[in-house]
Amino acid sequence: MNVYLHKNAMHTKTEKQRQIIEAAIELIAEKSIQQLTIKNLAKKLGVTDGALYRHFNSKIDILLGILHMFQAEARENLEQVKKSRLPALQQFEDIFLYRLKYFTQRPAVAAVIFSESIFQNDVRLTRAVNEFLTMHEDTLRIIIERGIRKGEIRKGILIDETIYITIGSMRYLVTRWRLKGRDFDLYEKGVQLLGNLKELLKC
Amino acid sequence: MNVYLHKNAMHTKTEKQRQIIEAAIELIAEKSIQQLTIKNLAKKLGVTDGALYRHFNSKIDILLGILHMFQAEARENLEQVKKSRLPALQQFEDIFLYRLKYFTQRPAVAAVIFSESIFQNDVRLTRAVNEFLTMHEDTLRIIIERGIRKGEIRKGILIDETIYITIGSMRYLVTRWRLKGRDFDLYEKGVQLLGNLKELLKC
Amino acid sequence: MNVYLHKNAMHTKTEKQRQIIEAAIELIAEKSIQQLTIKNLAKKLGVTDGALYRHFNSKIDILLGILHMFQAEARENLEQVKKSRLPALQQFEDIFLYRLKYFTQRPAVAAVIFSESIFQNDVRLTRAVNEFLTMHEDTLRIIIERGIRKGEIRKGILIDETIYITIGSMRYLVTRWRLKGRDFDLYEKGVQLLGNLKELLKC
Amino acid sequence: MNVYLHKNAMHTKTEKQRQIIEAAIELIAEKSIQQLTIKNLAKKLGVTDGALYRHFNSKIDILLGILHMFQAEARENLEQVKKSRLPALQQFEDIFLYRLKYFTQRPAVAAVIFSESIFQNDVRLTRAVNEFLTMHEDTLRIIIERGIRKGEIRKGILIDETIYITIGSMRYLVTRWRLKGRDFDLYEKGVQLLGNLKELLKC
DNA sequence: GATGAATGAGGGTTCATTCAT
DNA sequence: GATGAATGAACCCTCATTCAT
Repeated sequence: MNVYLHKNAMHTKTEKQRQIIEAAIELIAEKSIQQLTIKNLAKKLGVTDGALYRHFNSKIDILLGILHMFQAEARENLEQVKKSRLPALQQFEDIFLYRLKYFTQRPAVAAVIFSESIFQNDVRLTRAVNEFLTMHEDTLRIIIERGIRKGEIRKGILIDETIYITIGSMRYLVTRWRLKGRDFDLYEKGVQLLGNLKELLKC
Repeated sequence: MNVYLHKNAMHTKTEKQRQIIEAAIELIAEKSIQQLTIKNLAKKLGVTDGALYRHFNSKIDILLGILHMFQAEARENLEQVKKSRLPALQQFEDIFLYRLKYFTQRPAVAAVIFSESIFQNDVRLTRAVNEFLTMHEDTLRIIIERGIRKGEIRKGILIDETIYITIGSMRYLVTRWRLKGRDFDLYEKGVQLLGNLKELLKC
Repeated sequence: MNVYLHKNAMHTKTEKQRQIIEAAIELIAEKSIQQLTIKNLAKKLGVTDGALYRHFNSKIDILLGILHMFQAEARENLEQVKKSRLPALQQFEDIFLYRLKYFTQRPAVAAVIFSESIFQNDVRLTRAVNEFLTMHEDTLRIIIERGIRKGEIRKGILIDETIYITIGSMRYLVTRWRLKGRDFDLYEKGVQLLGNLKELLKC
Repeated sequence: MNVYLHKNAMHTKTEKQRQIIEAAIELIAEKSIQQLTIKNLAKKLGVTDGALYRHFNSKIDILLGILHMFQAEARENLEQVKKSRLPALQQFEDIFLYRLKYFTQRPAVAAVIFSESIFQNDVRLTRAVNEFLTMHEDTLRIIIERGIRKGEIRKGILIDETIYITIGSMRYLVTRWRLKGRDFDLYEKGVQLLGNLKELLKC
């Protein structure tokens, strides 16, 4: 396989690329996204700095790799839930609890998704985060619309605002969890929060 | 005024310190928080790097200066609203709309407040952000409790979760606004969002 | 008094100059000679950096001031001993024990005298240290010569070498004392060392 | 060879590390230890500052590298002399003259060994100098004890004090040589001094 | 006499990236 | 594919010194 092809291809990662991304995620989880340097990453992988550049054109591409991985994984979950045809509020719950469980198991994911301020310098990174969020918003929009039509969600609610409320409250929960050093059970608190949200949204 | 005093005093900033903080805020607004370097800041002020160290002990202290300024300003607003004795939902609106107006006028404030991922390396910065958030949560808690007692807010709502919902949705609105390059009117959207929130919360 | 005169005059120090030198000595004793910066010194004196330059033309002049003070003080002791007409070996003891007592009381003096490596960059400082040492050597030479003539010190000893032996061993004692964090009684050990030296030198 | 290993290994230096240490020693000899800056050192080696950090973690580690080199070299000499089974006073001479010859050839060594006042800020450096001195003291102690037992050195002499006298006088000789700009023949004077010392110590 | 502000040169260090081998 | 070495730009910070007020 041509070396210059696979470095640019979006969704076909080589085994080595996957390893690097995996190591990067671990590094972020153990230390912080600020500690994700080429040097540290190479050390963790047991290779030299230069070696990484055989597999990625730049550090930004590694970060994009992480984001794409998350995105692919989230997309799959969203699609599945959409197809499930369960009641709207149940779908809600499925999406958010899945996400929280994922964050609990892999805190690095949260660290990356919540690093907009660090990504601000690069268009591609900003765009990737944007796409990630938009993807969730779009799915929620479909679910909410359907829920309203089916009488599962109270009328008189503006859809876009409801999206902000749900995503926003979940994000803030995660933010607090991270700032407080993960000293409470994210999933458990999420269940409570979702209960409240559902209470507010239902007819 | 003694030179060694003003560097440590928390809330008594010299004129020069205020100028530096102001320039830092502008710099963040124009470029990004990543571009807030001592060199850039000094250049913006038309002085040399070293000059800044007459007024602040470190770059972190400058960032703390910014945060403390916001905090002082926010605290004042929160206190005023608390004392106002308006209906709970009105107080809600006052707090959030004030905040959004502020962000609109000074986008740098949002940039700083939302930079947790950058601050993560420093305890003092993390603590300052934490205090800022906690301060808002505490005020909201008081308002919500009072609102429930007075029958202005629907019963059966968990207070903590309501706090997460309100703060979270406002934060997400700002996050979206920032990621989309401030291409919509934050205040206007905020009014809509608040309308929805109030609808959900009222009896 | 003309401001430009007193700054250059060698041995007539103003009260303020004496205060500054005193503070510098204290600073060295408390911290280390590396911590003797204009800023630290000014802070200790409760004035601003610039103020010091009213009294000394440069930091080097302050260091020279310290050295001159020591020199004057040592000269007085040496003269007194020389005049005392006590037996040579007794004079020996007087000089060295006086010095050790002085070092014990004012560790900063030792810190300065033993800072040749730091002074190496400046001719005047090197010269001052040189003069300090030469002064001691000259006095010892006179005492030893007299001691040999009077039959108090064994013949067949080369005078210069004896000087090196005595000064050197005392200096090394002080060096060890300093490197070991002053964890033994310098004076007491000095008495022992001198006993041995006298034993070696006497007829 | 792994890049992360060799930076921490104590006594196995890479070729490049040796080159850097060598350049540092030359720099100190030509200028002074105060001129040993990362920038000057890199310039001398014809590389950029950062390049040095591939080979040493910090400037202090470079200094430690120098000290360890000296220490290894001195240890070898001391061991050899100890094993030689020559008369005690001869062993004395061997040690000190070897040292002086070394200093004559490499004045930088003296500059570093006599830089305690500069090292005072760092524990590791202080410790290294301490070890260097202690190593010499320990060897001398063994030699002197043996000399006394064999009747080569006069009885009634306190061993520790004799150590101070010998090391101290040699050090002072070197100090004088350095302060006087190396304007006399260190080795020649050392022979004289040792002659005197031996005269004083022998039975 | 002292202050407050600034300078300018330099300090050690980090980091993404490149490239010959 | 990987290594080892280097680059160059940037980073935060320190310090002796100057000077208008």
